[in-house]
Amino acid sequence: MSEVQLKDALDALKSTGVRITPQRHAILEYMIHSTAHPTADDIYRALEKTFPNMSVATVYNNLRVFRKAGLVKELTYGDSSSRFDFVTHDHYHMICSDCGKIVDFHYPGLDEVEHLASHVTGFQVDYHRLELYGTCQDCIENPAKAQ
Amino acid sequence: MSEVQLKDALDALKSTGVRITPQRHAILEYMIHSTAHPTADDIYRALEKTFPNMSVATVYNNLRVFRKAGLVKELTYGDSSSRFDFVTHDHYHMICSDCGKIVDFHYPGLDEVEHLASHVTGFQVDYHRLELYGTCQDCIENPAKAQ
DNA sequence: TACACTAATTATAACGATTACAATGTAAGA
DNA sequence: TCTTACATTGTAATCGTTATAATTAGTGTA
Repeated sequence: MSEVQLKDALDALKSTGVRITPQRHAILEYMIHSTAHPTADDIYRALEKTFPNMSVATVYNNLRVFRKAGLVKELTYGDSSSRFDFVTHDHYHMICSDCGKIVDFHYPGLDEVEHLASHVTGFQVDYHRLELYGTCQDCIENPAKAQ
Repeated sequence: MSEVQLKDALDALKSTGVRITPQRHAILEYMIHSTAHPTADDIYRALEKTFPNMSVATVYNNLRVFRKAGLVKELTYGDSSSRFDFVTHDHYHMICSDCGKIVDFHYPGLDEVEHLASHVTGFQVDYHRLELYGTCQDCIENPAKAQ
């Protein structure tokens, strides 16, 4: 099933005139198979075995290409590096304020919020981002190393 | 009315043992009166007339103090600097993808989402953050300088 | 009010994520 | 195969943010 996702993503890129390079293929594949929310550096380190000469700039460049194509979302937090998330179906993020763990969860229908906001602000709304912050069970049971 | 907010904020700080310095007073005052969502540098530049010797580190330090005290929220985006928002009552942000403008809007009751997420993930939920992205009317009418 | 204690501020250097740049390599259509 | 524009690479630069050490200044107490 992730094969289909990969093929769809590659087709989507091709149709907008983006060349398919081995690096792009590998980055996309990694993003799709990754259940975590990798940073650019995570991706770089995971792929440097297969692409010993790959530059970290390539990772950043292509993540930007994918983001512009709507294939990938960038999640930014205060201190550290951005995390990137392959866009599948709509889901939101539950984030642990202590250890930084991110868990996906699904919730239907925040379309209503988009409609209201569009009406009130006059914006044309494209998408939204919802994140919940709290403490995960591990950190509740073991409140040792808060950041 | 913003006088009351300022007094409340100062009292809240004092009660947690945080000293009230002129710089802190000024930063809080600026945050409360600002309708925009200033960056640390915005605040620094706005106050350097009154505090010619103030360091940018002071701004960052105090924004962190205020954030830990729950007086201020930090909004992070991809490229640029964080923006800071004095916490009043709950509101969300409508953000223009072209020009970066941020407009507040109100929407009630996303408590239900928090409950569901807590149940599904086992997290103890503290708060959430919702942001809508789109294009503002200015940029729709005048699609000149997209970033 | 003056003192002492401790926290806050300042100035600057360091850090780290991200991007710019120029040179080289390569995908893909003719 | 050839060509050309786009992609990659390696490195330097940028810029927001933080660490550090020395100095300054709140605030409770006498």
